[in-house]
Amino acid sequence: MTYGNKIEALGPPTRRAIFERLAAGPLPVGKLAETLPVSRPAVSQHLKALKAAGLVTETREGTARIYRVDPTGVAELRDYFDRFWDVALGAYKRSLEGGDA
Amino acid sequence: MTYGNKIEALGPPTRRAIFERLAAGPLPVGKLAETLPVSRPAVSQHLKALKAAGLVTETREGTARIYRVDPTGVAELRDYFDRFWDVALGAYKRSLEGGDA
DNA sequence: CCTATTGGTAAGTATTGACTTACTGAGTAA
DNA sequence: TTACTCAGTAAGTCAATACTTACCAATAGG
Repeated sequence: MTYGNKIEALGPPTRRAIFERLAAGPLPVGKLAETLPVSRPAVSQHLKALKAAGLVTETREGTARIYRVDPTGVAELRDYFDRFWDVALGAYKRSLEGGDA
Repeated sequence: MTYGNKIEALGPPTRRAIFERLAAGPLPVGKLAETLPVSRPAVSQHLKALKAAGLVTETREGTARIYRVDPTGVAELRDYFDRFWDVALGAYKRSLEGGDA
């Protein structure tokens, strides 16, 4: 639920690939698996992790499960790196000017 | 070197902790290890990974190695999530309006 | 030179976790 | 009910990796 969990959730390349495909538009598990070099259960497991991290949402349509990127989750990551960038840049400038350690 | 490698590099909690400590200001390996529940070699190994990902830089001062967050690397991540957020939000809106599966 | 400080590297271990093949379940339609 | 579709779950395997201790390299100072 925190940004840390989100970053961690996006670490594995396959999971990031799933996430980026969903960014283009909602997809059911099967369609998602077709475009990936792993099995459908593997995709399901990754989706479970992404959902737990608050990065995707799930809706049901008949027997299908449609997954979408959760914009709120992405915003949280974006904001984190925004703030982080400010802090890091500040520290960097200080370290150059001050000659401090 | 790509954003993917950067995200992956920030996955492990200990490595993220190192990175965030460095965001506050430059530190040598030893000082860094003092504040963490892992050994100094472990910190060295994490720093190696962060450096390879383009997230930190290293400068030498005598026998010490000073590590700093590389603002360029952070900016890359920030920009990635900025763009990603736009795309994801667009897809989200479309999926709500269009009712397109 | 010898010693101390600082930190990277090697090697081994042990846990994590990404993936597979079953299977189970839930919804739809004849 | 039976059968078909779509997808989550269980269980097991195998590779990746985060960590440890021991060792080695380089610089600074006596």
